[in-house]
Amino acid sequence: MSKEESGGQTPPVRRHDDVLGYLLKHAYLASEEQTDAALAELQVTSRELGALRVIASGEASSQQEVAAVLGVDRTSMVALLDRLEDTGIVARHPAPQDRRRNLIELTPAGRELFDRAEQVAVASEREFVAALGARRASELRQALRDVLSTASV
Amino acid sequence: MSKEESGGQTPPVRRHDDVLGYLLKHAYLASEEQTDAALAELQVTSRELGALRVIASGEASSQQEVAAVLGVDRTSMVALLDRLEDTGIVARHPAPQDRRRNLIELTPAGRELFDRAEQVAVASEREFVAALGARRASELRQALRDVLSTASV
DNA sequence: TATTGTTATACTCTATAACTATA
DNA sequence: TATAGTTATAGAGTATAACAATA
Repeated sequence: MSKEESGGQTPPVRRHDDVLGYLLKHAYLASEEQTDAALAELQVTSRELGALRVIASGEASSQQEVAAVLGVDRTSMVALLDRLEDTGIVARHPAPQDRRRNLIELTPAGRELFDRAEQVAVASEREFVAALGARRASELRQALRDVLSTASV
Repeated sequence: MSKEESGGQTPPVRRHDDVLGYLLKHAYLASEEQTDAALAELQVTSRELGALRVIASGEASSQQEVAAVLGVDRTSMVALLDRLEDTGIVARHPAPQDRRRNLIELTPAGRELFDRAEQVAVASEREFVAALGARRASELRQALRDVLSTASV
């Protein structure tokens, strides 16, 4: 006996904005759009800032490590770093112990740009979650971290 | 006087996974990947299911309304609905009062597919947020809704 | 004139495969 | 043989512009 035949108790169809995937996708898109708009005056994208952050924090030193930390393919890193190198924001140096690897460093100008861009990004994020207040914003971040640490196993 | 000259108190660089944009992007990607894997046996994608849901819920009736509710361009809707129509999941009919508009309906087979796919998607979501427990999962959803309702103004 | 759906086209992000230089 | 970076290429997903049918 189908659900429809068992007394007309078909559950109502979920609305699109009750779906977690929808909420995550559009929160991501809105967040990136807002941050990119704020970063535009510095002529850097949130994608580029993500790579700069991984380099500045010491989480990665070679191209491939940057790509791995950010979860993208190493081939996607080439064009991104090409532009950052052409504009004098990063420098590539062959690693002394293994000349296949490119060590990526922020130039002094790149470090200045990063510091300013990161301030802009932090302010943009804070504005993005302003409706939540500090505690719920922190809980949101932690929930996403928890979900990711189990999903990415 | 720059921050570096004021006593060496440069704030530590944020780690990449403390950045809300990173967390949202990768939570979105992981969620979609998991749902798409679960839906593969039904030969429907989470993107298609999103359109079917908007049609099934009555939130939209024409192609352009479906696109607007989902926040994509109307031109992106054409190929997606082409496939769903070719496989007998939806039907397009010109609206009697305005023959420019295409009313989109689920076929009986489409409605069956939608009901099964939605069950699969709900189960996939539940698994995705299993680490949070019911209350934090609900709070996550609400936080994303709150953030989106202020961001999309 | 304006709007719906459509097509053609292009751009971004991503990934796969093959190449090079090094190990 | 294997690995880091690179190049060429292709596939999604998205958007803009122009067109046909209809209002």
